[in-house]
Amino acid sequence: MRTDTVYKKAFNRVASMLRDGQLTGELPSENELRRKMGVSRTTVRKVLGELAHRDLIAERSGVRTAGRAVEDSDYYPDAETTSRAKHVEQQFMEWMLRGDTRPGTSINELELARQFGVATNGIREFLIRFSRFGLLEKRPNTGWLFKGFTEDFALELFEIRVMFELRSAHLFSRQPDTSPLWEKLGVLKSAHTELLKQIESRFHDFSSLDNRFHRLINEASPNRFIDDFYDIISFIFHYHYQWNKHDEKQRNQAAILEHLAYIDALESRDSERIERACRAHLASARETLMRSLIVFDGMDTNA
Amino acid sequence: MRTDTVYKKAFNRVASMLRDGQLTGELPSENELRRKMGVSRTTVRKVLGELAHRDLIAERSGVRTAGRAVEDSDYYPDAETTSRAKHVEQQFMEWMLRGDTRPGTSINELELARQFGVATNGIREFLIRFSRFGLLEKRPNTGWLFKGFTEDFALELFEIRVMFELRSAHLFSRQPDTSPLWEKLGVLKSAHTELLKQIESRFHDFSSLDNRFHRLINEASPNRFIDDFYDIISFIFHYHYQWNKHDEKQRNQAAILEHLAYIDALESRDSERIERACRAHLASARETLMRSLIVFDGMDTNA
DNA sequence: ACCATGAACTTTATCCATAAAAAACAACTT
DNA sequence: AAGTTGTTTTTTATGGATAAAGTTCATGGT
Repeated sequence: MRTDTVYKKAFNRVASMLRDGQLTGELPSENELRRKMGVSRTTVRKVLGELAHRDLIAERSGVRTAGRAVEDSDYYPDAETTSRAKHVEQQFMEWMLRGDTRPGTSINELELARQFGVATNGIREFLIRFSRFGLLEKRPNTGWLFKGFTEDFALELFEIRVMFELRSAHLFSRQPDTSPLWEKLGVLKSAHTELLKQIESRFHDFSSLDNRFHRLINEASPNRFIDDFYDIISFIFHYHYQWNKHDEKQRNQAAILEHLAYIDALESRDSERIERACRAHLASARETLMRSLIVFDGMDTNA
Repeated sequence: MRTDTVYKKAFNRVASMLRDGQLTGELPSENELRRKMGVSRTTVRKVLGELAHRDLIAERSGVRTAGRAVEDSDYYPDAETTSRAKHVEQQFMEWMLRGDTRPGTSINELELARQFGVATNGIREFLIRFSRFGLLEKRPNTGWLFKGFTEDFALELFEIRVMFELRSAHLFSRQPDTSPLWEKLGVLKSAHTELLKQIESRFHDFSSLDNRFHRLINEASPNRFIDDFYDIISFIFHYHYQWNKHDEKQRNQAAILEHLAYIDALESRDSERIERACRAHLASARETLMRSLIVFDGMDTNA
C-alpha cells in the first residue's frame, strides 16, 4: 500500500503553523493552503478533516478557525513523513558508506529488499536511479555489481568537476556587468563573511551555502548535463559528510576562505586569477574527500 | 510473467549454428555452450531439451549429435527474442521521435503502459533509466515532464561532447609511442579507408565504426563519467538515425573524411592540429543533428 | 463570472505473486 | 580431481492489485 507520508508531512506543517501563530483568525481557503504547501487539495482536505476531528481547528458555518492548542503528541513521528523511496535511499547509503562492502561485491535485490523491509521493486528503482552515479553497474538477468566508493571514483569525479567548474566560472565572469547574477554573487559573498564570523556555532550551515554558490556559478550558462552532474556531487557530499564529521569546522572554515578568494577572482574578471582560485578550491575539496576515503579503504570503518 | 526471450534467442542461435555447420559431430558440453552463448546452463539445457524434442539433435547414451536439418519454421520469431524492457525502449523512442509530442507535454505512466501493452512498472523503470538523458524530468507524485528533443538539447549535448572529446584526444596523443592503442588506431584507420572505397554499398557500416573510433579515443584515459556520457550520445544517435535516413550516404562519407583527418592529426601529436580536426568533426556532427531537428520542430513530422 | 467546497475519477507509489533464468548443490564418470 | 549431467534453491523480470495523492467535474454562494 502506498504510504501516506505526504499527508502526514503536510499535517505536521499545518500543525506547526497553528502553533506558531502563523494562522490566526479565519484560516485560508483550501486552495490557498494547497498552494502554500505544494500538495493537492485532496491532501489539504484530509489534513483539515483530521485537524477538525482532533479539535485543533473549529469549523462553524463554513468558516475555519484555530481550535485547542497544538501539543507535541499531535505530530506524526518524523519517520512516517518520508516516503519509502527516500528510506531506501538512506538505508542504501548507510549500507554503502558505513558497511564494509568491498568493491566488486555483487548486490542482490531480494536480499536488500528483505534487509530494508521493502518490496524488491523499490530496491530496483532505487538502484536504477543510483546507477548514474557511477558506483554501480547492472548485469542483466544477474544482478548488480558494486564498483566501490574508491579512490578512482573520486579522481574521475573531480576530473569532470574541474572541467565543468572552470568552464562555468569563465562564462560567469564574462557576463555583462548588468547581469543580476553579479548582485546575487554579492549577496552570497556577504553570507560567507557573516558565516565566517560565527563559524564557531554555525559551521554546519556551510553545506547549503556551498551548494548555492556552485549552483549560482552554473546559472550564468545553463547546461542540463552540468546541472545533473552537480546533482551527483551534492548527493555524494551530502551523504558522505553524514558519516564523516571529522574536522568539520576547520574544513568548512578553510572552504569559506577559498570561496571568498574565488568570488573576488570572479569579480575581478581576471581569467587567470579565476582559474587559480577555482582550481585551488576544488583541489582542496578533492583532498578532503580523498582523505576520508582512506577510512573506508582501510579497516577502521566504524570510527 | 517473465518472458522467455533469453531462451528463445539462445535457441535461435544454436539452431543457426547447427544449420551453418558450426556444430558438427559430437556437440560441445553444456558448460561449453553456456560460455559460448553467455547464458546460464539452465537455459542451455532448456534449449537442448527442445532441440532434442524436435529431433534437431539426437541424444544417444549421453552423446549429442546433430539431427534433422533446421528449417526456417524452426526459428522463434524475432519479436519474441527481445525482452519487454527493450520493447518499451523501442516503442518509447518511436513515440518520442516520430510522434508530434511537444516539449512540455506531461507523460503519464498508466497511459504509456496501456499504449505499449505492458505493466506500469516497466514503464516507470524505463523512464527512470531514460531520465539521465536529459529529456525527461520526474515530478514526484505527479508524473513526468517531457522536455523535448529540441535545439537546446542538442546544443547542450554538444557543448559537453566537445569538452570531453578534446580532453580525451589530447590525452590520447600524449600516450607513449609504445602504447598498443596506436596500433588499434592504425587498424581503425585502414577500416576507414576501406569503407570509403566501398561507400556506395556499405555506407550503413559507418555507424559502428564511428562508435569504435570515439570509444578508442576514450580508452587512453578512462573516466566512467565520460563513458556514461558517450552512452547517451550513442543512444541518441542510434535511434535518431533510424528515423532520419536523409542523405545518409553523403553524411557518412563526409564523416569518414573528417575521421581520417582527425586520425592523422592524432598521429602527428600536434595539439593544435588535433584541436582543429576534432572541432571540425564535431561541428559537422552537430550540424547534422540540428538540421534534422528542424524536422521535428516544424510541422512535417511524418515525412 | 469567479471562487469555495464536495464528489467522482485518474494516476502514482507500493506491495505481492509467479514463471524464467541463474546459481548452488549433488551425484556420477572418467 | 576435474568435468559432466541431474536437481534444488535463489534471484530477476514482469504482471497485477490497491490505498494515497492528484486532477477533473459538479454544485452552490457571493
